[in-house]
Order: sequence, then structure tokens, then C-alpha cells
Amino acid sequence: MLIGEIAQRTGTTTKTLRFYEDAKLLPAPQRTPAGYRDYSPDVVDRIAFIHDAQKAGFTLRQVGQILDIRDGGESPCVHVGHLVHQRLEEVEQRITELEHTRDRLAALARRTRELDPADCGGYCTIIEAT
Amino acid sequence: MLIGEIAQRTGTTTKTLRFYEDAKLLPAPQRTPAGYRDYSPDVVDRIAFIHDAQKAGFTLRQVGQILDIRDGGESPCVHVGHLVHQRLEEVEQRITELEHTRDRLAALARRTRELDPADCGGYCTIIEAT
DNA sequence: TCGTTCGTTCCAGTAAACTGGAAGGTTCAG
DNA sequence: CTGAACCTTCCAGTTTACTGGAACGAACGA
Repeated sequence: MLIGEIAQRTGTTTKTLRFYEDAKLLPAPQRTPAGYRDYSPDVVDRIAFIHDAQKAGFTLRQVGQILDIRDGGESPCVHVGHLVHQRLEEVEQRITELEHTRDRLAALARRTRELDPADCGGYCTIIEAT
Repeated sequence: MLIGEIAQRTGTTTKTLRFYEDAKLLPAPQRTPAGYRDYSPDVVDRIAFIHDAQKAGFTLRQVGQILDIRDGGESPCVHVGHLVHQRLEEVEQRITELEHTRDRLAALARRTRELDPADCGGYCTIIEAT
């Protein structure tokens, strides 16, 4: 299968697939006599896995680590377990931060409705002193 | 005041302050005969405002826009009101996305505890089929 | 005078995940 | 034979907010 077909089947672009190869997420495939990449259908699953892992919030670097472990013949599950916990903590922390930001913004929005723009002194009374 | 003192008073670095100047967030200050930046104490407030706006989740670009309006003599509050609403929506959407990711991860973590690593088939049964 | 610490400029790099474009080769239909 | 639709490589840019480093000048205390 040529790169275009793989791209279509996996819902990506040829650019991205070459990028993944560059980033060692995909092995360098066979080449046709013309020099075109000639993929085994297996890579479709591999790319699907990459997408799954991305949806779970892993970076490509982490996905690469998991894939490396698997390619080495080991079961990556223990490592994945660590990553899941790490990532879960990061996500929870980030949610907390964002909720904080949201509360700040909601307060600003309230002030915006109450304030006469003409009263805006200093840099901006909406934002200041928050 | 020299750049180091400003940095210390505002809790930043000299690097960052030069970067802000480059990014048009701070006006180019006077120079001493030796070519050192010689700031008016006013910039301390300006930098504090930048920090406030960042805490509310605005990008430096947006802060720059607000500052530009103010520097032009207009009251930026109307514009700020728009930005606040925009940003509030973005933040809420992002929180929703992250909560989704968190739920996925929590499910993965549960699976991790239940699964025997030896059963890991395919790419990784923890992540797959999520 | 020496050393330290402050300041200056400019260039380059970081993370993340691509994306765009140039300049060219290949394959196939009409 | 021509044109399109595919493929190739390589280089550079996108976004955000800085950060690091080189190579240098200035101010000041001992």
C-alpha cells in the first residue's frame, strides 16, 4: 500500500505519516522500484494505536516509548501503567488550574457587565486588582 | 531604575523584560550614558498588569492589544469585555475536553490494576479499544 | 589593577505536532 | 504527448513565552 492509501485509511495525511517515520513512530517501510513507500497493512493498526494513545492524552514521545518497548518484545503494560498514572495527575492538576482561571474570568465577566467603561482608570479596572 | 531592579521588583528576569520590550509590551525606556536601560517606576505597574492579565489566561498578544488601546488613550474595557467572554468559552471548552481525557485515563488506570501484564496482546490492551 | 557583577546585543533553541512549499520524479488516462 | 494525481526529498515555518549562550562593555569595591 502506498502512503496515500494508508493516509486515507487512517484519517491522516501523507505529511504526517512521513513525520511519524521521522519521529521513529513508524518503521521505514519497503520501497517500490520507483522509490515509493510500500507499507504492510499492519501499519494501519499501529497508526490506530498511536491515535488511541493520543486520545488518552499521551504525547508522541510517550507513544514512541511504548512502541519501542513493544518492538523490543516486552509487554509495555507496566510502563503504560506508570504513564497513565503520571498523565492522570497532570490532567487533574491542569483541570484544577483551569477551573481557577475560569472562576477568575467569570468574575471579570460579571464586573464587565457592572462597570461603566468610562470609569476605567489605571490600566484596566476590569482586570486589575483581581 | 535599571533593568535588574525592575526584574526583582516584578519577580521576572532581565531576559524576560527585554523580550517584552521586543514584543512591544513595554515601551523602549531611556538609556543612561552607558547605554543601560533606565526605567521610569511606572513600568512596574505595567508589568504587574501584564502578570494579572496572564493569570486570567490571556496571551501576551492579547495583553499587547489591550495595552495598545490604552496607550492610544482609549478605554480598553469594551475590548477587554469581548476578550473575557472569548477566553471564558475557550477555558470552559478546554475543561470539558480535559475532563473527558481524565475519565478515559481513570478507566485505563482501573484496567491497569485488573490486567495481568502477561495478557498484553496486540499493541497494548490497556490502551487499545478505548 | 583585578575581579565580580551588572549591563549590552544578537543568534539560536526549547516543546509539540505537524504544515507548507519548492523542485523534482512516476504513473496512468485520454 | 500532455496533464493530473500521485510520489520523493529537504528546508523552513507555525504557536507561545521565554531561555541560554557568546562576546562584549561598564561600574564598583579592595
